[in-house]
Amino acid sequence: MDKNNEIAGIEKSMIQNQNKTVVKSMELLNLFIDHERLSLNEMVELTKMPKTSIHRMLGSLEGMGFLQRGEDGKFSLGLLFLQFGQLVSERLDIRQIALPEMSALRDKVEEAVNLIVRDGKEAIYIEKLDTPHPVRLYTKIGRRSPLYAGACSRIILSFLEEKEREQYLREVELVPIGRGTITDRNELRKTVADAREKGYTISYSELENDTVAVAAPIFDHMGRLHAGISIAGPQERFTEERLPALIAQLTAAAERISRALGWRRAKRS
Amino acid sequence: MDKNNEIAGIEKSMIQNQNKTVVKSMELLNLFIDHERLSLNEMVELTKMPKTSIHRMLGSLEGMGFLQRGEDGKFSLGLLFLQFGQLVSERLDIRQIALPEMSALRDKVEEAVNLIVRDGKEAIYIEKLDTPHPVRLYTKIGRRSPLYAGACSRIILSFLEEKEREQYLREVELVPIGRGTITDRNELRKTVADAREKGYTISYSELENDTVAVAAPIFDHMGRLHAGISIAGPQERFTEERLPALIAQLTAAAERISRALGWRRAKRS
DNA sequence: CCTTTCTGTTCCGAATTTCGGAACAATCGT
DNA sequence: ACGATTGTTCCGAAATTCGGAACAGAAAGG
Repeated sequence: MDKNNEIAGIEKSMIQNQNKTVVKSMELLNLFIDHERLSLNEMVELTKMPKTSIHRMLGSLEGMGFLQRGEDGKFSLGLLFLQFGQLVSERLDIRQIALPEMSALRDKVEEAVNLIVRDGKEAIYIEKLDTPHPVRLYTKIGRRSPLYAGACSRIILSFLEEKEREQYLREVELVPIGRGTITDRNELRKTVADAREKGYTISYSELENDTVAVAAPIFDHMGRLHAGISIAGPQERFTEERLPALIAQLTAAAERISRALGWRRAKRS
Repeated sequence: MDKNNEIAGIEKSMIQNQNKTVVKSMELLNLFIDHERLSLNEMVELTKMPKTSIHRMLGSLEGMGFLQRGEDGKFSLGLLFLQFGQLVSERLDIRQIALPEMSALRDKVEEAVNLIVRDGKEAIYIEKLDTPHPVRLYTKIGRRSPLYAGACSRIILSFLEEKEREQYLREVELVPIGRGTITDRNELRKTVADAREKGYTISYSELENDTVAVAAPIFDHMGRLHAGISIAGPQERFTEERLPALIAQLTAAAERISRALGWRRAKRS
């Protein structure tokens, strides 16, 4: 159902210090992003690690509550994640501040509205309001996408500090995800520059086919990028004539949220 | 704001095999239940572990995404928990099934409705619908309470398999949490027996003062206890005259959910 | 009913890791 | 400029993990 699986993987390189066991344990946990339930031997096959090691680690992970084992012996993610997930969610104050604006925006444009923050080289959805028509679906909060793909991600990339942005643009590997994913480094550069200038960006089928998204940046009181907000929906509803209005309302909402965070003036690069 | 902190702690005893490092790391993570942000030295003080060890573990935890460090050097829970929390939440099919019934019930009685499952010796809230009046508050999903306290918890305890139930009743240590928490083993036994007989249980100020809750069990297709559902609210609104109606509607909803899970008949103990 | 196969668990010596005190570096506050 | 506090690195001793192999238990198959 989802095309972006391995995306959540953690960069193995660049890290020195680390407790090897803990990292390997993480590898096990990550398996559960794509697999709901796994047996010991399934994990052995997937990871190629020795059975004994996995067996030992599973013991730990279960003891800590990260995993739990069903009566058939298979493992699944533990309820502990509910608790911590909730904690993290509560502590993201940006969400509380942005929610009213997002809600108003959703009602005005009748399209899905997303709130995104950066997490390393990825963007992560921290709130999502769906269009009211379909059943209110607890969609992919927590979903990740690389910074180069999708309007929401790109707006974050575009307003990163120059140094970081340049390094990313130089080093990133552009893997296609949707039909419209930008895979040419120069094109990406141009789009990013355009986004910085205009204060918004548009994506066509970059993450999901036939889906269009418009995104704008949110700044904090230091004038730094804090989050991104986007409107997304099916291509048919995002016509040429409608776009200008959508963009106006989106950027207005983004500015109001920024101001609520203590932001003052547009910062000239 | 909350009185039950350390409750989420994991039983250190009874576990042999375990990777010591991983478990210690868990101790660090658990600090973040009560503390939003912590510096290295604060953790040293709280845990009494040697600074070097903590430093090393923090490196690992950060690398894995469990923790992230702000620009001031302090650590906080990583956004990774959002992703896994969401995954767990999505995969709890009981929630999807129960939600419509819970929503209907909430609208009928206009009180908060909770859905609870068991996790070891604790109960954990997996869904919560608040009464519509106050702002819809993203309350304590993921919150835990011991099985002996509160209607929701007790209903789960009451319908556990006899052997397990007896062992729990024998061994549990009854620590008071709210003004009405049952701390007498015999009284608890009586209340539990009563709950089994009647199919519901009521609590007065057991977890939170001046709060009343009524709870009923939900069974799966094997006739085993699968979850608990409760109505909770301030004492003033739970009058003697109103209770019978509340109980009737609650148990009816619980039965409908049980049937949706494939449950057939009442099981005579 | 016995055999085969597949899964999960235990054992144990060799080897890698962690452990943690102490020294060092980097900030901060005064 | 100085002391105090916090974060980081070093290193030998000690404890843990590692993983092959053997074992146990259940399910599948004849």
